[in-house]
Amino acid sequence: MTRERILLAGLALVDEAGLDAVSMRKLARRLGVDPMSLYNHVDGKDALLDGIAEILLAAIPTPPPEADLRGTMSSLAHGFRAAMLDHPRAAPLVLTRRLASMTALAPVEAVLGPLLAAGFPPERAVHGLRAVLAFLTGTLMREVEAAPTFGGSARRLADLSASGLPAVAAAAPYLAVCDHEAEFEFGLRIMLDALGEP
Amino acid sequence: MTRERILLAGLALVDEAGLDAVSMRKLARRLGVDPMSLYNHVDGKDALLDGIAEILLAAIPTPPPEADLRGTMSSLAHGFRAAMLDHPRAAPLVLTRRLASMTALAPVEAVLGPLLAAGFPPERAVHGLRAVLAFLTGTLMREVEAAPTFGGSARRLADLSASGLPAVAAAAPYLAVCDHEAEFEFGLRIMLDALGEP
DNA sequence: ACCTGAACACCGTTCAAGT
DNA sequence: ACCTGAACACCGTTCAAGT
Repeated sequence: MTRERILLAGLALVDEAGLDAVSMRKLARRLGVDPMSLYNHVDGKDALLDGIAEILLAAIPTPPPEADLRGTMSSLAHGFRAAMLDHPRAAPLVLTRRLASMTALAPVEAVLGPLLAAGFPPERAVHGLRAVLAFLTGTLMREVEAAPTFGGSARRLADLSASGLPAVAAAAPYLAVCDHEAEFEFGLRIMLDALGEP
Repeated sequence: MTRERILLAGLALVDEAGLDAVSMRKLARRLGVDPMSLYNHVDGKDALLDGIAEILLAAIPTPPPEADLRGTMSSLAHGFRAAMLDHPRAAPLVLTRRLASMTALAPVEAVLGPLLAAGFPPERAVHGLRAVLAFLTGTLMREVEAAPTFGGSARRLADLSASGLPAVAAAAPYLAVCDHEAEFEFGLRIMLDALGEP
């Protein structure tokens, strides 16, 4: 019984059964242990979920140091996306909770470092980081089925056409499908373009 | 006992006690009724939460018809934000669930209508809608304390300076505070600029 | 048609007892 | 130091019974 083993079993449980299905009791059952034993290594359910979120965050690779600024930013964004898509059912833990630990600060350092090194004033660097992060959070939440598509892939083409709303009906074929990858690249380009030069 | 009365009481409960505190039993207690009575008007807890989300969505005002395209888009975005900030603790219900009802489609119509009228091809209109929506979702989640700030307002300036991460420490004064309104306007301008002309 | 309450199968967590 | 299990105060929802 170690914290590590508990967190990994927790992640596996989320992957298999979804976030709603996670309970201390079920996790203990999976580990063949009394539910209360978990509390010796993890500070309650919330801390367990934070710990699982940190596993996802820690999987973001550091970009190659020889890349230029735009390449670095883009590779961090893609690494973030890949880490979330590796565990789509756990991703909302990262996208939805405020993590307090150092692990959560590492990606910030990875973004801010190159921006400052390139000559961005700290205030603008933080501003840019926040705008990009808002977009990433939003698209990934949608991609991972945790955010509204507002008439997105879940809905039937026929329903949209028959909605009685003229613009919705006219755009129905495009509302009914969503190429997440294309949406991601499209939005990321906008954000990185907007970042500009120092 | 009507569905309407139940949903409004549910929203009031969320406003006062937060999402985690909502339970069918507590809501029934607040209404002076047996928990099971609620099931005669609402299809279970999930439907209750969907219904509350729809109350927020319905509060977005229709933009004045004489506005130009950019004005219309901007006013819808601001209306969306205002509706969420009116009920910050309930906002994650809108930002985080996929609503299936017609109410959820009305805002889509409100955005798509002007875009198509201005001559945008449907595919590009949907593309633009999705990018803007991703950004809105992300910023509002953060604003409403449901999304990561990654070293944002929750964290102490001193912690950031002492983190041992050089870029984080250098930008600490800006990471420690977040002007949500300014971030919102900054990002919205980027997205609306990127939308371009038909 | 609507309300009721007992019952079922769950929760997270505290606490006292064990090794 | 770690594990255990009984206990407490909750959940959402089913179902049979009432009016």
